[in-house]
Amino acid sequence: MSRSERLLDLIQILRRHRQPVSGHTLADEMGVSIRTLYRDIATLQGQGAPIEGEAGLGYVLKPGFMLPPLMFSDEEIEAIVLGSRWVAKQPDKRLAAAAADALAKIAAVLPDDLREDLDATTLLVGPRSDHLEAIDLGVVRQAIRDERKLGFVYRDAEGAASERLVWPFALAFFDKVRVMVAWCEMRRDFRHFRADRMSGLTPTGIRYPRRRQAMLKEWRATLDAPGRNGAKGTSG
Amino acid sequence: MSRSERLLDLIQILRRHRQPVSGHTLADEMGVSIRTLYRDIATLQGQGAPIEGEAGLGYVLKPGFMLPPLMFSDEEIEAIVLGSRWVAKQPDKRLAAAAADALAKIAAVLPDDLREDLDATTLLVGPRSDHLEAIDLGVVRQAIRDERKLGFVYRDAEGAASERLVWPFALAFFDKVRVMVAWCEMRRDFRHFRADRMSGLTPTGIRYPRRRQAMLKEWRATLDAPGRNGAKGTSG
DNA sequence: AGCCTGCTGTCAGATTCTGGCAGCATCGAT
DNA sequence: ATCGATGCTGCCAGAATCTGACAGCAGGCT
Repeated sequence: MSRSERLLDLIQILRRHRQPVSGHTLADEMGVSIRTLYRDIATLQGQGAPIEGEAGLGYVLKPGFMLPPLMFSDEEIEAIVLGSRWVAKQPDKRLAAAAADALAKIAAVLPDDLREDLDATTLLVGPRSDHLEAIDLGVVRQAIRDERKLGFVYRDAEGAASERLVWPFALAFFDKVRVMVAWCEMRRDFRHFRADRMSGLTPTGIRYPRRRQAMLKEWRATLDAPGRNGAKGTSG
Repeated sequence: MSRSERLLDLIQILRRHRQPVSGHTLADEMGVSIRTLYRDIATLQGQGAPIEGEAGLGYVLKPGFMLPPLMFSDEEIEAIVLGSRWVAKQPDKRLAAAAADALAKIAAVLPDDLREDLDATTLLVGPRSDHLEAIDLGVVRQAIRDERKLGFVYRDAEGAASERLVWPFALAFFDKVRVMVAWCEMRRDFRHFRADRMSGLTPTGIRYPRRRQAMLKEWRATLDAPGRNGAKGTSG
């Protein structure tokens, strides 16, 4: 196994362990000496991997994705840049900033002439005409990532308000509105909530008892099934 | 200089030369022997770089972008995936396919658990309500990339049709319509053309005499300047 | 204090990389 | 057909790099 492959493996092993892992354990798993492991960690850190080591504890990899060297065609890079520019114009500030950061990160590692091409990529995203929401969608995305329950107040199409506690698992971006998809504890069913009708967002920190992937899959099945209202009908 | 750095350099040098370059030249530029160069080329090809060598000619790198190892945060990868999903739903078929390819390419190099996360990334893009255009936007994007003149028939808001020959340099994606930005030879000015009002697209193969970056910059300046109509007003 | 752990320096041996050489194949020009 | 330029591969010895072992220091926990 070449050194570069081993470095990717190391990232992968670190990701598997959520708790801190000792260097000795890692060295064993990879079949190298502890000294080499320290060198590998240093190399990865030098490449920007967010690995943190603390004496007495071990190593942790902060959540994130490591991409190996990758080749994209002109059209593929145009698609990524255009898509990121669209995201960068979303009203969700944190996500927009992340899109801008990702683009900057890509631009930073490119040679000058390619960076110019990227800057001058002539696919533009027009201004948006949005129903602005009062809540911070970043909180919703975090709850989805962590699979934790979320409380809020919902005002339905008729203007009636109600308090909800839900298990959020998806966020859909439409042309003008954003919609959270979740299991509603009150209704005991999947429900869709327009972000501009939500308020008083309160993350609970309580994990909900299902995997979001499973709920997403089940929810998609209900969309395809006939005789039952899908995303459009059962809002709130 | 480490070997991996040298490989990136090699890509960069290959990009600079548009014509085929002999291995001997490349080896000189990088300060290594011809034998090592052959090995480096083989390594890059093994990593997926589209380098082609032909006996009697030399090496050419097909256009594209090589990204070195890169680290993204959760939110950054979410932004890229969401953006690419949005692009993948655009009516521009080729661009949509490129977005899907880029996502697949990223997914292919990730370990299984990360790939699942990617598949299950719970940011969805809603269906689109578009004015569908009759033309192939891929032709427009190609003309922009190549900086070549483009001919077509334009039907303005009043329904009057006219033949145009323009220097296209940007393509803007609005919620419902796509707009090509170009210098119009007939009007001798920047003009904006809604894609759904264009027909009879004919790429000319003739290079226009300016850089698209320069035109983009100049056009943007006209948007900011007062007392002059910008993007919204001078359509067609 | 004692233990576990991270981290660095040093150095010899193992591993990999590199350059030179030889040889063959392919393409275009003469 | 011949020739030159070029791509491409195998081989091998020397150079460069990587690796493992050891020693030593520092920080956190019991």
